[in-house]
Amino acid sequence: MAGITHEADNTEEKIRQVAKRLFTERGFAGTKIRDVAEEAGVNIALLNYYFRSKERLYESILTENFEEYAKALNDTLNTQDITLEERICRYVSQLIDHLKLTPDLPFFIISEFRNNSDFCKKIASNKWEKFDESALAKQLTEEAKEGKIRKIELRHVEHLITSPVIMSFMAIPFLEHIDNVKGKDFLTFIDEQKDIIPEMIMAYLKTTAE
Amino acid sequence: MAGITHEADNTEEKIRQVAKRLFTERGFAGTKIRDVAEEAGVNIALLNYYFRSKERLYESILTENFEEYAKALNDTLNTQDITLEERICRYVSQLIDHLKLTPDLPFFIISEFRNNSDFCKKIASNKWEKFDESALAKQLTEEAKEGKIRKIELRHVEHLITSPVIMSFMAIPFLEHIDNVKGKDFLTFIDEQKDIIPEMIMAYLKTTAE
DNA sequence: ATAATATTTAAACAGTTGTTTAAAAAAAGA
DNA sequence: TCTTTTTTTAAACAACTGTTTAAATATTAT
Repeated sequence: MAGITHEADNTEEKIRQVAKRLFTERGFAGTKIRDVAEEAGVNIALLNYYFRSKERLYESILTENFEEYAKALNDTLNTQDITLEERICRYVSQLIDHLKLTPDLPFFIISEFRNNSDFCKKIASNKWEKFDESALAKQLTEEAKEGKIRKIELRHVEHLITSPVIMSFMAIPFLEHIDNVKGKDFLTFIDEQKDIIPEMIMAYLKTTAE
Repeated sequence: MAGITHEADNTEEKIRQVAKRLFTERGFAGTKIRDVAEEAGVNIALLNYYFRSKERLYESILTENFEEYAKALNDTLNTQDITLEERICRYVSQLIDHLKLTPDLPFFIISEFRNNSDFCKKIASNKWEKFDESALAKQLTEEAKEGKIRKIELRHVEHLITSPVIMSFMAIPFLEHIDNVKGKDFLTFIDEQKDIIPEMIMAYLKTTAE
């Protein structure tokens, strides 16, 4: 894995890169500043020199990760003027491709909200675009009003679309062992969801409720 | 939350109960044996007296949690002779009701598979009934062969059924803040999934693939 | 009752971890 | 060059954490 990220020219950036990787993988309690220092090839004192404390360093990484994650979820909601099915397709597809680049992010965010919820709430407050106000949500409401699709609470649609994707990434080590889905298999598995999830949602939305 | 679990008469059991709660909530690195001792109202030395080490105590909790979680997932797969839709309904419903009693379990299991995968693999090996061999899986295969439902890989069905449920429980602190789903709202939200998920799966399965 | 065993306690130990200090080395400015 | 500032280092500090010890207390068996 080492070598993928660009070599940072300055010490501060090198520390931040290593810290980000380790904090994201191992969480706050599981990450030791001596490990960060060693992997970055610098003296431990430099971590405090540049970032004042472990907690400050962590908070800056946490903020960065939150922004990335919010971006992954938000960026795809308001694309061009397209059909509902197409919009859902692109949402799923873009979310999957985004998370492929940062597969540890969903677990990190969920994990931190459990351990560190006050701080998370503070920095998360402005980051999340309301799903309710997205073009996708408006389209759902509109088409339900016209009788084209069934009525359903928006939070359920949001959850049904995102949770299989997010859960796939969070459960990678689990899938590898229990279902023997690993490496290239996982990529196949997750890419197949690009078709399945939108089809499933649309099949459900087109069904009239009893 | 205190007081829900029965007061243990003997010290060993009291330690185990507190340890289970804390380990499940905070993970291995986040749980301090002094916290366990204090909450159990015993001397720290007793933890080592009864369990030899923090790691041994942890492993016994981990095993217990794995068994509970496997039980939650397995128990509901092989019920009586019922229709496919009914079977999926009961599977979802029982899974949800089971996880309501142990809402921290999904996160714990996923978390431990990430941090501690070798040990998890060792103790998880015999615990999981293969979904492929369940009555639900056989019914899916059978009805697909008869052309009643579309053909789909079993692992996808398993994933689509379980992931929204499991994700709901893992994301509780997240949902509380971002979507303002909390307390009784969460119970409503999760119970609504008992109807939605089976309906959605069935709508999808009944659709013929393009 | 007495001895043997099991349980509990306070205290100390050794290793780890985040942090600080004071001096050295490097870089920048005059 | 010489001074000042910035960066880096080795070492020590203090708090924390898992573990052990040896003595005290309670329980059980004879």
